[in-house]
Amino acid sequence: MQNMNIKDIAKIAGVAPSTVSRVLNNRPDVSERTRKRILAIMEQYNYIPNNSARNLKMIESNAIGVLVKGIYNPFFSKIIQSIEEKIAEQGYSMTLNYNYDDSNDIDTAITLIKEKRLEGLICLGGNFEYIDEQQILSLNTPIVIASANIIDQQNKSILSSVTIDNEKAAFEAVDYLCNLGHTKIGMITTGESDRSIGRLRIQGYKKALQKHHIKVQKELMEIGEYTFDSGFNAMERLFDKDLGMTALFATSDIMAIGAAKAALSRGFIIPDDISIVGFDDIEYTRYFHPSLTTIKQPQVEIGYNSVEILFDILKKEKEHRHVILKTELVKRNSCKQISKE
Amino acid sequence: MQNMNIKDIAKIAGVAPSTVSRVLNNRPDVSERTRKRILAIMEQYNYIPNNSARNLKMIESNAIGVLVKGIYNPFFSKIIQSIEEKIAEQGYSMTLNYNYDDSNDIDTAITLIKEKRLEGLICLGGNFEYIDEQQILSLNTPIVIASANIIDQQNKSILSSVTIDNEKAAFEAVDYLCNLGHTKIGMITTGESDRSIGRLRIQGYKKALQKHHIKVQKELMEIGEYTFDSGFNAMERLFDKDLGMTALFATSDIMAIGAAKAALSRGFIIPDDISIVGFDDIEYTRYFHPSLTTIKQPQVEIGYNSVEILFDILKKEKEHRHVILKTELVKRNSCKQISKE
DNA sequence: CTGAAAGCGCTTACAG
DNA sequence: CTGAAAGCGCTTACAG
Repeated sequence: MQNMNIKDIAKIAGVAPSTVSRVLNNRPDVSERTRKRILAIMEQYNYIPNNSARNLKMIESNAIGVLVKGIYNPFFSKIIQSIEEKIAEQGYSMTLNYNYDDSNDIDTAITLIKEKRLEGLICLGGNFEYIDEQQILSLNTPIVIASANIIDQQNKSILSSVTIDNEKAAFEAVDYLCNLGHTKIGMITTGESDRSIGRLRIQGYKKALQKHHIKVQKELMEIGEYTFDSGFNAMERLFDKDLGMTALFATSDIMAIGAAKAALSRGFIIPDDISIVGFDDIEYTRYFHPSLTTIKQPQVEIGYNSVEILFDILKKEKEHRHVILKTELVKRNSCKQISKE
Repeated sequence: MQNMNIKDIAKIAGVAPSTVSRVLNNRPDVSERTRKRILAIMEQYNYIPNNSARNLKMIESNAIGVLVKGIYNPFFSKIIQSIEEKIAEQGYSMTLNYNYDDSNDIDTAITLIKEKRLEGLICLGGNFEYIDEQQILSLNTPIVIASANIIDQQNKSILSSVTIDNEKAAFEAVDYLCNLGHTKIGMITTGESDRSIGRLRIQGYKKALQKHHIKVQKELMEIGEYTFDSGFNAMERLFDKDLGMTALFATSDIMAIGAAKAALSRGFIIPDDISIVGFDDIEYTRYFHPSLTTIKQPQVEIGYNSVEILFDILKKEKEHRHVILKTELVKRNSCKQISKE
C-alpha cells in the first residue's frame, strides 16, 4: 500500500486511531496484547508516521535545533558530535541546519524555531551582535550562542552564550612567540565577518607585543577568511613585504595551514625559518607536518555546556547564563626559540 | 503576540485565511492591493508559516533530501554544495541529513522520505547492497545513490546511481607507481563497511601489480577506516613489518595523510624515501606538504549528475539510470621515480 | 479576485 | 484499557 496512515493501521488492527497513536508514543495505557498486535501490523506494512502531522499537533516537538554557520567546518564538527550525544541522553532529537555565509543569522534562527517548533536552539558561529530583543523574547524559546560574535553590552537575559576569552587566548599565543625571542610577528586574522571575535584577538596580539615592548606594525597584519587558500595568499603577501618576519599567528588553523604551506613552498623550514601558531586545534594540525602549535578551543566542552544551559533553562527554568571556557596553548613542532637580536 | 497563525493574519487584514495562504504561496490570483496589505501585516507581526502544517497539506513538498553517511566528511562537502546549487536552480529546497556510521542506510532513507514527504533523495555514501526492492518501489520516490556501495547484480530500474570506476581508478594509481619503478607497493584500504567499493579498489591494485609482473603480497595490505589516525596506524604497521616498501596507495586522502604523517614522523622524506598516492582529491591534499598525488573524484560532477538524474525522473518521467564518472590521476609532489632493481 | 468548507495525519483531553 | 471527537495550521478545489 502506497502510504499508510494511522487510520489504515487502526482499521487493519480493528482498533481506533487513538489506540494506534498510543502505541506510537509508547504510552503505558495500552494492553500488551493490543500493543503487540499493532506493532506487528506496523512492521508488516512498513508504517512510518508522518512527522509533519505529529509536529503540528504536539506542543512539544522534543527537538533541539543546531544552526551551524557555513557548511563544512572541521572545527564545528566535533562540537556538533558532542551536542548530539548530550541531546540524545535527554531523550530529545537534534535537527542540524546549516546557514550560509551571507544570510542573517538571527533571522534564520528565528525562522527555524518557528518553522520546526523547536524547543531550543544552539547556534554555532555566526553574528549575533545586532538583534531585536523583543523578537527573541516573544519566541519564548531558549537560544544558546556558541563560538559566535556577540556584543558585550547586550542584554544578558535574552540569550545564553558559550565562548572563550578570545583576547586572552590570542595574548597567550603571541606572548609565547615573544618569549621565544620573536619580535617580527605576523598576524593573519579574519575581517569584517567576524567583527567582535576578530577585534578581541587583535587586541590580544597587540597587548602581548606591548608587554614585550615591541611596536605594533600594521604591515605585519593581514586579513584572511576561513580557507586554506586565504591563509596561503595572506602569507604570500606578508613574505613579499620582506619585513624580516620570523613568526606568525593565524587566528584559525585552516589559515595557519595555508600559511604554513606558503612558507614550505618557498623552501622555508618550519620552525627553523619561521614559527607558526594557529587557533582552534582541529585534528588536521596534528597530521600536518610539522605538527602545528595552536590554541586549543575545548570543543567537547563547548558542546556539553551549550546543551547543559539549554536544558537548565528548559527543565529547571533557570535564567540565561554566559559561560567562558578556558583555552590552552598546545605546543607542537611549529615554533622555535630564536636568539634575541 | 506569541505565535501568529494564518487566521490571525487574516482577521487583522480583514480577509479570509485562504487569501492569506495565496499570498504566502505567491499565487497570481490576489489583487495587488490586498497582497501588499497582507504582506505588510505579516512583516509587522513577524509571521512565519508553520512548516509542518504546510507539509501536511501539500502533496508536493518541493523538497529533495540529501542523506550523507557519517558526519563531517570533507570529500562530501563539496558534492553537497554542488547539489544544493542545482536543486535551488529548480526552485526546490534541499534538506540535509546525516546518517550515523552504524545505522542501516536504506532504512534511514525510507524513513526520511516518508517523514518529510520528500520528492526525491540523494544518498551520499553508505551501503545499499541489500535492499528490499518492493519497499523502494512502493515509495514511488526516486532515489539516487552517489559514491556508495551498490551491488552490480542489483535491479537497475529501482534506483539510480552515480559512481566512478573504482577498479580502474585504483589500477591507474598503482600502475603509475609501478611505472615509476616501484615494486614494493603497500596499500591501505577500508574494510567491511565499504565492501563493494573496497573490493573493487583492491582488484585494481592487484591487476596493476599483475600487469607489471609483481607478486601480490598480502603483508603489504592493511585495513583502515576513514580517519587520519587509522591511516597513521596502518602505516606504522606496514613500516614495522620491514618489507622494503617504497610506495603506498591509500584509498582515501584522509588515510593517505595519516600515513604520510607516519612516514614523516619517522624521518622519512616523501617522495625520496617513500611515494604516496591518495584517493578523492580533497582540498587538504594540496595544502599538505609535500602536496599529495591522488586520484581525483569529480566532486562537482557527482553532485550535478545526481540532481540531473533526479529531476529527469521527477519531471520528464524518465527511467532510472546509472552514470559512471571519470576519475583522474592528479600528479603532485608525493611520488618519485626510483631505479628498478 | 475572494471566501467557506473540507481535509492532510496525527494527538489529546474527555468519556466510559 | 479503549473510542469518538475536536483541532493543530495550513492548502485546495469549488463557488461565486
